Amino acid sequence: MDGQPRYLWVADLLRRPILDGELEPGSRLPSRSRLARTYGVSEQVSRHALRLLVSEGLVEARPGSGYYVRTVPQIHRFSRTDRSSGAGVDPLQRADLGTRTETVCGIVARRLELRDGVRVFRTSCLGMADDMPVALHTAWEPAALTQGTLRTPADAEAGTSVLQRLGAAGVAIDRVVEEVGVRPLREPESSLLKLAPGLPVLVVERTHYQGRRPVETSDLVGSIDHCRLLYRLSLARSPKREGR
Amino acid sequence: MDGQPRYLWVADLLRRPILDGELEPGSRLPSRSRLARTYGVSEQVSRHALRLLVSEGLVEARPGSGYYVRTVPQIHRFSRTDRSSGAGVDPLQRADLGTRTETVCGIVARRLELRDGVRVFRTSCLGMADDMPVALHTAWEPAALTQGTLRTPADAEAGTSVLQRLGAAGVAIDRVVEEVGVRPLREPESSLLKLAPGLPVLVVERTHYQGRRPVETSDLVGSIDHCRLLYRLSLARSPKREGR
DNA sequence: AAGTGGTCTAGACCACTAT
DNA sequence: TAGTGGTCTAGACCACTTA
Repeated sequence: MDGQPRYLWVADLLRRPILDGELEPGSRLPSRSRLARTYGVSEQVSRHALRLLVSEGLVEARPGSGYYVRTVPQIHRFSRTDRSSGAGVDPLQRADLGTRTETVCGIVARRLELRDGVRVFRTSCLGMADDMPVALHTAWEPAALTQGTLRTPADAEAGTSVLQRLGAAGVAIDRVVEEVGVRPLREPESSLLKLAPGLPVLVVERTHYQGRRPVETSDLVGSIDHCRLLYRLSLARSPKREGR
Repeated sequence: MDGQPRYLWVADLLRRPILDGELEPGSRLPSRSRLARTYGVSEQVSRHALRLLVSEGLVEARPGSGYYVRTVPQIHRFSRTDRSSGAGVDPLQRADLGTRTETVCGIVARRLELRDGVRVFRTSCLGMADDMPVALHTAWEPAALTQGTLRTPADAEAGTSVLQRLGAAGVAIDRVVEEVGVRPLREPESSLLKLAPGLPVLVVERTHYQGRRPVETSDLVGSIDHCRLLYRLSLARSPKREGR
């Protein structure tokens, strides 16, 4: 119990039975004052230990009630390799946030290989599960592609995939590139997802290409507790050739 | 400055100039006692604010010296769709951790569709950049596949891919499934990666199949600050059929 | 009404860095 | 040697949940 900070020692003592399943999900942990008395530390130390467990996702704090072992959250798997149906939040219920026309800014402009200031459609939707937001999908495409047709994101029937929609407008998408990473949640997203800004979230930056030309790009932002990405890759023919 | 906790208020005041680039990466922030005096809060409040920024990855604490705006970390992109070369940490320098024989446990057994207790080879390696560990790759395969041949993970020349190696042993891999997620770093991994246990890390669980039979499965664990995953998907033929 | 988590104050010591 | 971050103590008030 020495050399190591006391709050880590207390956290370890609590973490063990949680990971081993001795403390069932949903059960209450000792309160921070109780812990302090039990282990002979100050209340700040027990508080520090409990907040550490919260930040690790093992424990949930319910103000006024106590600390509880977290129930294993419902995991949603997003299959990234079937392009059969709807928008980017596929297995979930979709809550459309509409389409706006805007002039494209730095990063998105680069992904679409457009000059700054070109007009694009921005379309967003939330993926919902049990009436709770789980993932946010935001897509950008050059307005010039479909403007004036009935194939704009705003005109298309709900549930139409980009491939179908742009295909009908004469744009044959044949290549998709996805980049997956984790970053802190930013502000417009955090209020939509009802998560704290700064919380790490899983991000998929996807770009659709017709040959070398990018024709649509999107961000999928999802809670790391609830979201998994699934890729089914076929190696049917020869081993893939070198890319980069 | 009201309604909101003061530490969030202080954190916001610091976050703004960092994100806007007014505070250059590497520059020092005011110390916690200086901040406390400046904004008329207690030292615990300024400390809370600074630790929040640290947890968001914007700021780095150097004990005895101060808080510094973090230098943008080197990002490493792992291309998950070329299977051309070596082990699972491809663009990086590989540090082999060897191959062990072990009896398979719960989760890995399920992924390989084996009964508990079947013998498997476990092979690990670290991906290094600038002599710092960035990602950890651990692979499991049934020992029965290659035992007695010169195609075991231990016998193969370094830099041989699973596809090549098992292919030479008569196991033709034709399908790969990857599941991407984020979870807290656990103990054996954290000391190898020299990261704190509990820190969120990007995880790719990959399974190689010959037809319906899983023949190899692996975990790629990487720091969320340094790792991105790249998927290049070709839609050359008809839209992919429905899976799952 | 009692207990709880979230926040806050005003101090303190240690190991470390910078000078 | 002074300053810094990490840790720690011993209190406190508030809004909330629980009974």
